[in-house]
Order: sequence, then C-alpha cells, then structure tokens
Amino acid sequence: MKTHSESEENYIKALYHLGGEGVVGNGALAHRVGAKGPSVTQAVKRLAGKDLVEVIPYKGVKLTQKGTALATHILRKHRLWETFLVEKLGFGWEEVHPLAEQLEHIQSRELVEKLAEFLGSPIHDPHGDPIPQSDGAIPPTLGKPLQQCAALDTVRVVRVEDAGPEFFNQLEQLGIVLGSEFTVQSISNFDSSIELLAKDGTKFWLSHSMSSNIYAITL
Amino acid sequence: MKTHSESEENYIKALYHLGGEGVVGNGALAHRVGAKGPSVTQAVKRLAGKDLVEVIPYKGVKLTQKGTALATHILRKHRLWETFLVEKLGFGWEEVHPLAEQLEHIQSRELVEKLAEFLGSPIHDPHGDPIPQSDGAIPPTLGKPLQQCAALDTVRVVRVEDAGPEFFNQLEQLGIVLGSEFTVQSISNFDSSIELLAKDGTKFWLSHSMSSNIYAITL
DNA sequence: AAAAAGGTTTAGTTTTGCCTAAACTTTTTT
DNA sequence: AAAAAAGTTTAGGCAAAACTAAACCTTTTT
Repeated sequence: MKTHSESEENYIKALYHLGGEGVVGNGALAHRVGAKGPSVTQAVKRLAGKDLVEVIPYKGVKLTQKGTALATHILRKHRLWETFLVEKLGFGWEEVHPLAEQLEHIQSRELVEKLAEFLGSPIHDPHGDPIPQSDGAIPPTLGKPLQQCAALDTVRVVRVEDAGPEFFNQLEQLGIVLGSEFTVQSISNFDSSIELLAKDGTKFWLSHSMSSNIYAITL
Repeated sequence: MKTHSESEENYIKALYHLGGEGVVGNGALAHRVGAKGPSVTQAVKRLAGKDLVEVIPYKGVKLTQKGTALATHILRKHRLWETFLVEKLGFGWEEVHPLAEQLEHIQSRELVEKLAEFLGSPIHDPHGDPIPQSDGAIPPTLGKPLQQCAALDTVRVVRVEDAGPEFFNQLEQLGIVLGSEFTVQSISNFDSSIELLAKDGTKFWLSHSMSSNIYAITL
C-alpha cells in the first residue's frame, strides 16, 4: 500500500467529485482544487505515473479503478470523521468540513475501521450523505429536494446540501435537523417557495433556495 | 495565530524532547528528526526567522518562549490523541505512537479542547506521561523507576517508557498495566534484576532493562 | 475557411525541505 | 602547541508543488 501526498489526494477527491469515473477538463479541475492550469497539468502527470488517472492530452483526465478506489476511501474517512466530530465532540454541522479535510489525510486503515466501529458503523454522515463502506460500496443517497415534494405530503428530512454557513444558520434558526418531520402545506406558483407545517403546529415558509438544498423522503 | 509545516513542528518537538529550553547541538537534532546536518542547519534558520528558536552558530539551537509554547501544545495534542486511541478506539499502547504523530499536526484549537473535554480532561496519557494543559502548565511526572524501589516496598505502576514493541509485548505477557500493584520481594546484587509479588500471589523476576522502564509510586 | 476566443501545455521561476561533497570551526588527542 | 578527529556550515543539486508568461491546440464565431 503506497502513500500519497495531501496534494495528490486532493486532486483525486476533486476528480471524483466532478466527474466520478468520467473525463474532467483541466480548467474545471483547476478551479476545484484552487490552482492554475499549469499546476494541474503537472499534477495529473504525477498521478498518471502512479496509475491513479489516465490523461488524454488537451481533453482531460479520468480516474482509473485504482484512483476511484482511493477516492471513495478518502470520502469514507472524511465522512466518518465528520460523524465523530458532530456525534462525539459536539461540533455543529457547519463547522466540521474544514476539520474533516485535515483528518481525512491520516493514513491508517486500522484507524479508519476502529473509528467506524466506535461510531456504530454508520452509513450516513451528519449531513445525511452516504459513507462509503470498507469494501468501497456506497450506500444509497437518500431523499429528494423538499422543493420537489407535493402539497400535503408528509415528509422527513434526511439530508442537507452543504450550502455554506448562512444556510446552516437559517436551518438552525428554523429548528430543522435530520429527522425533522413536516407536512407540506402549499407551494407557491410565483416563486416556488414552500409552506411547511411542523409537528408542533407551527407553520412557516421556505424560499426556493432553502428548500432545494434540503432533501426528504415521503412517509 | 500562524500555522507551521509538519516538518517545522517536528523540529520543535525534537528540540523540546532533547533539551527542553536548553541548547541542543546540530548533530543530536539531526539524529532525532532523521535528517542530515545541512538539512538541520537550513531548517533551524527558517525556525529562527519565525522566532521559534535562537541559533548560536557552531554551538547549537534553543527554543524561544514562543517555541516552547508551541512544543507543549503539540505534546498536548499528541497525548490527547493517544488517550483517545487507547480509551475510545481500543488500540494497544504500543500501536498508538505513530498514529498520534500524524494526528498531532491537525490544526484547530477548538478541536483540541473539545477532544480533551470528551476524554474527561485527563492529565496523564495511557503511558502515564503528563498531558500539558491548555494554559501550557505541565502536570507532575509520576513515579520513579521500579529499579530504584527498595525491597518490601508496596508499589503501583503509574508510567512506562516507550521502549519499543518488544518491551510492550513483554509487559502484556506479564499482565502489567498502569495501576498494577506489587510488593518488591528482592533485588539481585548480581544483575540488578528485581523480584515482584503480585496481588494474586504470583511471583516473577524482571530484568534490569525491564524494570528501569517501568515507573511506580510507593504506597 | 479564416480569424478570434478559449482552454491546455511548455518553459522558466519560486519555496520548502531534503541530499552529498567540500570547506570551515571546535574539540580532542598526542 | 600542533595534528587529528569530530562536528557544523556553505555550496550546489534535486523533487514536489505552486506560480506567470508564452506557445500551442481546439472550438467557436464570422
């Protein structure tokens, strides 16, 4: 088992995020990792030398199977650490991402597996995103945007997109957490905002941009 | 608060370990960090530029107050992570050091403090070493080498030196853990080996090299 | 189809952090 | 006190990873 630099792992992660196993252009990758074009060209050459990616000159890059396996392993670590930070240490959802970005680079299969066990082998992280399993399998991504639910549906929030601190702030203000249940009262034809009825009888409106980042299942 | 590279932090740690706030020679430092002389000369110049050390050419280097503060903070993180790995994840004492060496470089004051709280604000790590507190204060180092105890003393093991995997192996074999209590039966005048009587009535001999790495308090 | 625009790669530079070989101090030995 | 040994620093390289500027393909526009 070889070890990879943090920079390399960040490129792999970005590639997985942007294109899965498909081809990703130099520019998009550069934007994602926060580097300029030439740095990316150089970096992907190094990665190609380690059989993590395949380069098609002037067209883009794509992950090899080896690269994909590494990507999902990093994602596994990231989401397990996020779970730890929230469930055990008491961090809020909005704070954990940058910390998990550091922790995900810790190299030790044993640590990852012991951590997973300690957390009760979770399959979803605190945002509701699926945690890749040790064999690389990825649990289903739950829910559809609240925005797409129909009036009178009774729904449970199962996932939220990371749409920045202000978004999380608003969620907190409204008391929306994973597991919250609502009945959809109505949906505006004008601006697509949505009216929800909570269990305690309170009603409130959610803007389109809020509701499109909140995912729910119909009960 | 500035951030430092892992390499820099390793030099700071090594300096603290070797000399505390005293002067450490280039050679000793090189040996400790696993680098060669010239790399060290260069590295300490960088550190001097950040006011973490003071260089006396051809004589050595010493930590500034700022450097010492950083060193104890890193040590705090290292020992808190070791505690976490042993107490919460179920690792053995002998396995945790290399993992903690990775974890100690994670940058986040908040994480450190939340971790400490989660662990119950411990003041000693699983080896019995003191954990520097958030204000930099260092709890007392407990015990004296078993080797120095007198015959008929009743003692409790409170700390062990990290003397490599074989040493820990042997401890495990003998069932010695922190908190174990013994009565010293006799000490050989020939090879300084020591005979112990455990609570359960079993007696056994410890070699000088074993007993000099085990620290105990007299009850 | 030629020209302009956009994206990608090459070329050359920078910083960190390591190396070896050679020069220079300091300490120890004779 | 001079010579030998030991330790430290300078000099010059190398690799990773980023950058800017310039050259080079592709794609889009006219």
